[in-house]
Amino acid sequence: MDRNEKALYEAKAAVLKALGHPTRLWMAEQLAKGERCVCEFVREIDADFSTVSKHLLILKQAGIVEDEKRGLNVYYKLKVPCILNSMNCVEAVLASQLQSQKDLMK
Amino acid sequence: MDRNEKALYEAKAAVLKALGHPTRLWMAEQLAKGERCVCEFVREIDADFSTVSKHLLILKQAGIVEDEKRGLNVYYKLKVPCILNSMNCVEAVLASQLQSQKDLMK
DNA sequence: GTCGTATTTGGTAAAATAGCCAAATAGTAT
DNA sequence: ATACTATTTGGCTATTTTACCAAATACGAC
Repeated sequence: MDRNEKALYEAKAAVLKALGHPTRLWMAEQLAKGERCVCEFVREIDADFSTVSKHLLILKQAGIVEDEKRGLNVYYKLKVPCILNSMNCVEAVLASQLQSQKDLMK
Repeated sequence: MDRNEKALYEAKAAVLKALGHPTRLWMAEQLAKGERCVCEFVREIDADFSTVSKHLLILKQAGIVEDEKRGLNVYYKLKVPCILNSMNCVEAVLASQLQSQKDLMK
């Protein structure tokens, strides 16, 4: 792993890491349905306004979402929607975990 | 977000989180080419044997890899290979980041 | 059995993360 | 201007993560 390769994997891992939190992942998937402002998320999530805002900042810094201020509200939307394609396989991992558990029961 | 949905997102985020570390992501991608034992990874990564072993444990607990002991060695391989399909989009995010930086330069 | 190699486990310290609160900022309305 | 709402920022603490070292374990060779 040379210097360039290391930097590449750090960058790629940072994207996955940003999605590696339940609240952030949920918000990203919600944004697949369309943009939302911070206050809408706050209403649906049992967390402080500042916590939600910081999670969105992390997604933004990872390049996954972008924001736009309109009036009093800041609207977030997916910048690279294909991110959620990956979820099919993540669910396949979960299914595989379930299968392994079943096998243990036998 | 009800109780079940919350559990689902925690499970999905855990998978992404496991891949959200440069060393682990690199190892997972290497395994796409075929199985490897821990000592092979140790030779290629500048990290302690125990560090590498623990990273592999995290991938295993996430359901991404599985291990098999043969003689003195423990061989790891991808359990759900599609995981790496997701990487195309992660790279698209990186490309989008680059584009945004270029736009700033203008 | 002992020896040597591969791997995991336990402990520990430093760094990163998460979430809350309070304060600051930005924008709208009156 | 003041008042009100939406959002971000700074500060703080508790928790988690990371990576190293040393010790324990597992296995094959002799």
